[in-house]
Amino acid sequence: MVKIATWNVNSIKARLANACAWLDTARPDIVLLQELKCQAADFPALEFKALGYQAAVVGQKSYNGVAILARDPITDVVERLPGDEADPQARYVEATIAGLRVASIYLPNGNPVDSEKFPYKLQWMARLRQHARALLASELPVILGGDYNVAPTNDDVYDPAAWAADALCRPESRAAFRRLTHLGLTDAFRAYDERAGQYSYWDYQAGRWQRDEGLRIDHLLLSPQAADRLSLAGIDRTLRGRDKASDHTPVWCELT
DNA sequence: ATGGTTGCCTCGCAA
Repeated sequence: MVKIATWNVNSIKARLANACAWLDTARPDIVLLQELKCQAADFPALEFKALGYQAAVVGQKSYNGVAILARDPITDVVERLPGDEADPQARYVEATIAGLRVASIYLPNGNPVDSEKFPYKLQWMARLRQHARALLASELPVILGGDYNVAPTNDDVYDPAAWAADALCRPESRAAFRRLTHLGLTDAFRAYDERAGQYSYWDYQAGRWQRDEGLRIDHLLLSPQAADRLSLAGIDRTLRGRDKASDHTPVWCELT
């Protein structure tokens, strides 16, 4: 049994105490982290090592940053998404752990949609799709997890009308997400829970958490060889209710 | 209500 979780921490340094407490109780084998907001040299690797985790880190000052934590050895690390060597943003890390090919993804937010940020998001999604094709061709069990910054359907949004024009919900973003999943990737959470209103992110502002007004934008996408082994999945809402919480909460799955 | 909050390490930007 392998438990894999993805969590946008919104600064790993600000979230270190919460993260360590969570690792101690949830005990995931593999953790995909996003929005570290620090350089790799400042990542608290020693604290995680003390809890039994190795780390592969792609950092960036102030913004972005992704990592993979794992109890088993991490090998064959890839530190950028193929398709644009000039892209300086730290949004992708991929590695092999216990025979699984795993990626931690921080997909661009894309707002405001009338800026260059929205076409960057869509281009990034096209690059991800092309790379996913290559990963699927390997026929390894592959897990592409992270903050996709896409709410796939209106069931994943507390107020679809209010969010219709947002980059997280725009038809172009949803179409690009479908083009990715239609390659043959399984949304691990949706394999176990078809209910509307199951969120992974709640804005800090306007009491969104207290009103349970959120979006489901953090996903674990599984290749067929990984999906064959899927035995459970869920969203751990408890982290969002803690003091000093991230605005995201962990999404997890278990493979046999 | 064009509001509100958090984190960066600056007096604005990103989410």
